[in-house]
Amino acid sequence: MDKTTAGPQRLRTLPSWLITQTAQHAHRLVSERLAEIGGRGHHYRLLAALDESGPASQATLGRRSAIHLSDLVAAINELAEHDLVSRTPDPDDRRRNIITITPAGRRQLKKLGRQIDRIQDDLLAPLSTAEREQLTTLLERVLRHHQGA
Amino acid sequence: MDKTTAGPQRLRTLPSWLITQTAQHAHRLVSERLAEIGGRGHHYRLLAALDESGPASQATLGRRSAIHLSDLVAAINELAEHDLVSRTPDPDDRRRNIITITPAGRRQLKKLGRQIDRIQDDLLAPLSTAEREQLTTLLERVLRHHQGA
DNA sequence: CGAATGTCAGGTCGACTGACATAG
DNA sequence: CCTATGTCAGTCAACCTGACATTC
Repeated sequence: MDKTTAGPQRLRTLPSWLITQTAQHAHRLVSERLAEIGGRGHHYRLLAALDESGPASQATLGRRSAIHLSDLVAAINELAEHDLVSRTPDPDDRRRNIITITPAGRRQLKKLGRQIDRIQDDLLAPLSTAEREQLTTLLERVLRHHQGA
Repeated sequence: MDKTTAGPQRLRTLPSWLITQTAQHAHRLVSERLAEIGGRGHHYRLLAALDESGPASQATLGRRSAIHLSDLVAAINELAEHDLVSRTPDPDDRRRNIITITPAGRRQLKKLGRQIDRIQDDLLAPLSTAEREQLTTLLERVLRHHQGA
């Protein structure tokens, strides 16, 4: 890992740089720590979406979890292999699969969720609670602006 | 592009999610808009580092711009092809290449810089100047914490 | 018919790993 | 001998495109 004084001055205060660099650390933390307990990046998103809004077709799920349909197929295959979700044909619309979270899936979701919470803490370690909320709020607004709204 | 109400509730306020999602928009903006004027993601970082701290070996440059050595090779090849940088052997250490920014490189850097500034504006559109500074400061602190130092 | 759904093959970008030859 | 440097081949995760068959 390259330490030193990473990043030229010019970049050191450049929002797009700060955001992408921080995201990289966030991403690394998430994948490493989820991998430790047998999870992958997409799994949490998928399981959380399922747990929250109930069974759904893959198309709907993709929209809800912001995962591409193409990648969804693979992710759901993985989850299904471990019986964390089930994939059953929709009797009312034979194009569709209905994806449902299983009890084991719910257990894994909780496990992942706890790990995710710990990660947030490491990620934002240098910030106070108030500052974390500030950061969150600012990012929420930026995100909302860019995702269609 | 998937709009709707992207992101399950559970993720909507999750810092790691917010950061990576926002980074994605930032990344998309940067690559799209730099591509318009014949630039690539790494080029700006490289040219900025060179302009700021002067000629350097590839190893040093990699540290300064936070780009992997393996990727550096390709990026410098691209820049050298367009005569934006020159690659000359170091007489004092024959393992090394000294990379120098050319006048054309400086011109391109300015052009990219202007585009980058515009991008920041689009990226942070919903935030006031004070809020942008807040966000920047918070991210700087998080970043510094994670990149060694 | 047009539109939606699931699937697959593939491409891109950025970060990264491992191997290697050459030079210090 | 050990380390640094530059190069190359190739992996990986996320995101994305395009094609296709099936069903609505």
